[in-house]
Amino acid sequence: MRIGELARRTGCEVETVRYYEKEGLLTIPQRDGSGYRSYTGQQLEELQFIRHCRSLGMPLAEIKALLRFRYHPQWDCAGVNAILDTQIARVQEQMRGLQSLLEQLHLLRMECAHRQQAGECGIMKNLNQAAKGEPCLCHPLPEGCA
Amino acid sequence: MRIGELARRTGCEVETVRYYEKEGLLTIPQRDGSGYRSYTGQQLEELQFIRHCRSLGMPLAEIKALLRFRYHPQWDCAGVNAILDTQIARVQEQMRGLQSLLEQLHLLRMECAHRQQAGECGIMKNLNQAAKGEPCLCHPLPEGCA
DNA sequence: TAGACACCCTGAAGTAGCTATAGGGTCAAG
DNA sequence: CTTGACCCTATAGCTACTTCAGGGTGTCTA
Repeated sequence: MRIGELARRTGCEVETVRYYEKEGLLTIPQRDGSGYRSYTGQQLEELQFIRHCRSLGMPLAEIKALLRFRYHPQWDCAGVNAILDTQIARVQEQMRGLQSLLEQLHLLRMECAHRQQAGECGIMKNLNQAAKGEPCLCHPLPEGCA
Repeated sequence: MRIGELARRTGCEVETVRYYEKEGLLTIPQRDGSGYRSYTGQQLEELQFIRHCRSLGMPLAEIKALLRFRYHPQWDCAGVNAILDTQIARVQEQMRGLQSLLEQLHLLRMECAHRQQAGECGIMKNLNQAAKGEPCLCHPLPEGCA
């Protein structure tokens, strides 16, 4: 099959397929008489593997590593587990960051209840206070307010 | 003060300060006899305002908009609220995404309890199954498994 | 007075993972 | 013979920085 059909069947863009090839994730396809890429069912699976891992938020470098385990089923799977653990830790850390961000944003948002001049707006007042290094909602202690 | 001191006092890199200037966030500083940038207390506050907003996860474009409200305190603050609401919605959406990612990753991780060959590893089996379009942990229904 | 060192300058390239654009070739249908 | 869908390569753009190359400035010490 050609690149367009491959893209349709995996739900990813043609450019993305070529990008994965350039990055060494997809095995290089054969070319037909017109120089068009020609893909096999193997390569379709390979691309679906990649897309699936991407949907789990994994970076391309780690997907590349997982692909190597796919090609070498006799390898010890400890490396696979390590990649998963890393990914879980990464996602957990991102969530912690977003959680505290969200709390700060909510607090800040509540400082302004109705339309008024920006100079009187509790949100702007808080942001301007923080800019002066004074205590603010997000960083109540002066020394914590970078 | 020169750029190094400004950077130290705000806890950001010299290159980042120059970058903000190039992007039009920081007002252009005076230059001294040697062509070095010379900053005022006003500009220190401006930079701290920017860094504070960045610590709330806001993109530079929205910080730019907030800075305009800072310079125009008589403007209606509805725009400020809108920026906050957008940011809150963005963070909430990211968290939802990460939450479902985390659940999928945990399920997948539990498929492999002990060291073995990659070919027998429950994680790799699941990923390979997904690659074939078969039901997997993350996308139990075949048609949902892109 | 010479050298060392910290600091400053500009401009360009690199990071992740694509997406988009320019400028062209191939092929089947009407 | 033209239209349209598809394919090709190479390059630039996106965010928010960081890094690097190559060079100038300013002060302190030997």
